[in-house]
Amino acid sequence: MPELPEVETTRRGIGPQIVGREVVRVDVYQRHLRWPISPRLQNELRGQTVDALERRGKYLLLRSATGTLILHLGMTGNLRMVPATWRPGRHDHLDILFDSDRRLRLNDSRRFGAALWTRADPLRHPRLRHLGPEPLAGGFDGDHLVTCAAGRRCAVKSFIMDASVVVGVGNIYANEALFTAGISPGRAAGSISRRRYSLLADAIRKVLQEAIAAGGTTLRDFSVDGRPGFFRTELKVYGREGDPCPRCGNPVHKLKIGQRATFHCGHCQR
DNA sequence: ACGAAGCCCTGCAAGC
DNA sequence: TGCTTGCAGGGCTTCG
Repeated sequence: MPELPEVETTRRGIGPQIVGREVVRVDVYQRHLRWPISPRLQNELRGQTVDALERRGKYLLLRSATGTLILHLGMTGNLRMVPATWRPGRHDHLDILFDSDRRLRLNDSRRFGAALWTRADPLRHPRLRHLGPEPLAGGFDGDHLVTCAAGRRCAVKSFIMDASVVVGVGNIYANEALFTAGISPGRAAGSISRRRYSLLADAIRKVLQEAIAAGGTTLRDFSVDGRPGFFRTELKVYGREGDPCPRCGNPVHKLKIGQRATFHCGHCQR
């Protein structure tokens, strides 16, 4: 459940069900996620009211008066609201039981996700402190990308997936945005013009917004597993090796950049 | 500072 | 059918 649109969809689905609610108990079934879950979480969050559920990049911030629970879903994590009586199943690691008689349940088979408890300002937490701008807020545009890219020779695809440049652009949407902007994914980040970076910034926003809209309709109720497929039919190049490019008809090529699967049209993307 | 590679972990599909 | 291999939407850490 990884990329920004899925995280935002989760936030919108879960937020209204927990904000203003009191935490009755925190159950930890598996402490060993990417980092161990702090033993303080259970005592310090119990009895607290949830003040807000916010998102920063792909992190969710569950705020209370005593501290903030920073959640990351990694590659396979998902959050669901379940009835209080439901027993934990395979790969359920953390439950937060609310006075609404519902549980917020974290499931993550690969355990690449995280649940970090902090009493301090979560935006200054070591994991969040260096994050770049939100792509869907002000402060993200072609000028920002040009400035960050100056002198950098890494592939532009790796560059836009760097969370210190801009948050929330994962592998799928990096591929899609570069296709939309007509930029070849392997091109050196520092060699791209301001005009083309402006197109790329627009493409990133467009792709993410469309995905949020699609996720918002498909995943509105969280009763089932919440896994995609859902936006897949709308993907132009990701996962479409050999298929005709939707713009020119030439086959979509697959390669690896930075160890990640990369899809592009050699004719439309330069 | 930057960039590439390794690694964390499980599940699944493809290939033999 | 059963085994092995590679791959998966993230991102931290290490190394050169």
